[in-house]
Amino acid sequence: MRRRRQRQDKVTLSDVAQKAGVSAITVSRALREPDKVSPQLRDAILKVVEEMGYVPDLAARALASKNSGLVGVLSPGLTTHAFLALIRGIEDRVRPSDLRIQYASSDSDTEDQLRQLRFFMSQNPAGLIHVGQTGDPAIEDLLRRAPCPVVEIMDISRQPTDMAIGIDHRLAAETATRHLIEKGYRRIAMLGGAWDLRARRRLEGFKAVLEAAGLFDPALVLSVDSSSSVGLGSHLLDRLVTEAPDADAAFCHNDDVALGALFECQRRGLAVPTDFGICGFNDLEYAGFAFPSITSIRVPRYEIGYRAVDMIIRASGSGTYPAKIVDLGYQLVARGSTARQT
Amino acid sequence: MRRRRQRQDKVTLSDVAQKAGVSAITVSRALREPDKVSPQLRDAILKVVEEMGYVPDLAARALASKNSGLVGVLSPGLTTHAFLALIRGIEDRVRPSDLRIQYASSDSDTEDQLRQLRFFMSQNPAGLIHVGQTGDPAIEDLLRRAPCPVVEIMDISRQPTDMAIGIDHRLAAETATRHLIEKGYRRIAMLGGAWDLRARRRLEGFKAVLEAAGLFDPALVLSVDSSSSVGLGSHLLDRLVTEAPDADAAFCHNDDVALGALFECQRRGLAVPTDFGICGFNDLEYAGFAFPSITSIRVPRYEIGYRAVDMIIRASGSGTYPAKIVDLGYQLVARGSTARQT
DNA sequence: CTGTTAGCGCTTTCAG
DNA sequence: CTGAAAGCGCTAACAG
Repeated sequence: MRRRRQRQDKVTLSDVAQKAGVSAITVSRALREPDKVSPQLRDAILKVVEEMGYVPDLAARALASKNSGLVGVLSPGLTTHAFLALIRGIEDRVRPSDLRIQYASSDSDTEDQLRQLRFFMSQNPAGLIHVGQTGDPAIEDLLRRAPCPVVEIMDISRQPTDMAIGIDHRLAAETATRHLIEKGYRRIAMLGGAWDLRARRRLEGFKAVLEAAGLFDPALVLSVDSSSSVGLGSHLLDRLVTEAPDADAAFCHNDDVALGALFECQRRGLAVPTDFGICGFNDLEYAGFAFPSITSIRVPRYEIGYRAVDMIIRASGSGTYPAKIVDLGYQLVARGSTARQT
Repeated sequence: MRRRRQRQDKVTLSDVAQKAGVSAITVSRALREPDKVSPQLRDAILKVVEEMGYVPDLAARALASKNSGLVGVLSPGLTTHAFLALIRGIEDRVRPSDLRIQYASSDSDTEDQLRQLRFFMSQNPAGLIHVGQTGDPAIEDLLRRAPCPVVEIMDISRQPTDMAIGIDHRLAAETATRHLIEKGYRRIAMLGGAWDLRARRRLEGFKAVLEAAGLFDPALVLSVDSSSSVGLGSHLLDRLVTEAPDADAAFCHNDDVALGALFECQRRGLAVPTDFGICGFNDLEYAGFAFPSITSIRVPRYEIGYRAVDMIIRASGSGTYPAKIVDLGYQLVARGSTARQT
């Protein structure tokens, strides 16, 4: 049983100043702009700071300086493997700056995204990174009103509020689909989860390529409105085999779905890639280790995160927010799951 | 190119008050404690708030009220599948409260954790949730000093600063190991990543059970100091087969490692579970869908998150922070990967 | 139920 | 290089 630290415990800037025999503002400077304080005074002050265990109050700082230094990252389903690299990129770029990151994981639900966005707005953010573009007008409107640069990441097929960085999901899907055709698959399905913006773009690309080849069949597009997972992949492959026994390949919403599909094939004795080809999306770490290894589309996630923060930093300098779209490109990684002899 | 919203754009409480013909505090109350304002006035005020697009300034609020309402969640590697359910639990409990959550993903590195902790401290947090117990004294010290309740989650084998909720990882490992023995495996390996606290506890349990059975062999404990992943599982199984060809089962650091081991077995034609048994940890979604499905230890992650927040809320009411350890228990989920006929 | 008065802890001027 | 004064936007505490 530990007692609550009382309010008077809190060490403030003036406490430190008093003990160090200087004014508060000098302590403040010693902490934030060491160059502007004489070395000896600075050292003395920092020593007192250490001794007293002074911790700056960010709320007070934000209020006085009108600068929270906070960058909000809003994403539905923050916690998927796909975000690991993204977050690493973000943090690596933030570390040497004086910004700080706050993540919010919203539901893909519009109402929840609005809630989280308003919450960020309440904190005078220095920037906003938005992942889950839905095209919802209320969200767009709120983003446009944001008094800070906004970077929409992952997909760049949409005109962004300010800036966007990522890849063109439609083109990526076209590449994947073309690959499956080249490998000799003809009855190609698309297995997916909820149709968010990126998924819709991919469907467009998928459809366009198959139609051009005279191979598109809407009955081969299967999805359910739930989040993508291994279980979903398993389930959808099951449905596919029942509804369209002649299907011979699947372009999956992501690698989890692809993995589920792969397992289900194994369970049914469907040989991958001979009887059935599988292509995932994202190129997560495990894709290369699966057996057979899974063909996927590699997305430069680390770089997207890193550069998104970079764009915010640059935009903060100027007084305006440049309209800008950065295409980082994707890469097809052909592996065992589509390595059929042609 | 969008112009920066100017400072004077910002609508403040008094702007709203003025337009509504009341005082600032009344607007403040209408927003936070609607009951204390007459219905008609309240409606009028809320209408003006809406019209003017007023957004409260959380920094000012936190400063004035000495209450940030912020709960910090610090975890190394926030972004693993294992955290999905945890975060859902946290958010579900937070939603109806007036708290807000801020996640920080630290490296498992002590220095980085300290950095992030100090950062939380700078914000007068209402509570702290800590995942990556390392037993590091500097971190413990900082947590002890925190002027708010602290809940350490996932493992409960350690005396916490205030409170802890989770499972006993040592016991869980004992159960898993016993299961492998019961299934007739005798040369049981342990495959792991970095030896964080939880992993060490599991090793203890693993070792204790095998020693009691006269089966422990240190040569079968393989790990590398890198984060656990499918690739690692694959790699470690490869090493295991080389160094100890007679090994016949593995208790893995988590399901990712188990999956990697499973793939590697398939690649080598090692039949699972007949030739080799595999047990994972966490019981992630995909464990049940793999082929063969993967035996694992189910950890009540959603509930841990939900109740951790709950503990903070309750502790905030009282003036003291109860020393408390909550054991939520785990469950062995026996599946195909260890289903050897005995 | 509503308003007045004082700050919260820090930083921004503007002077020395 | 250092300091004094003022105030960021909001809410506690007390009045009415």
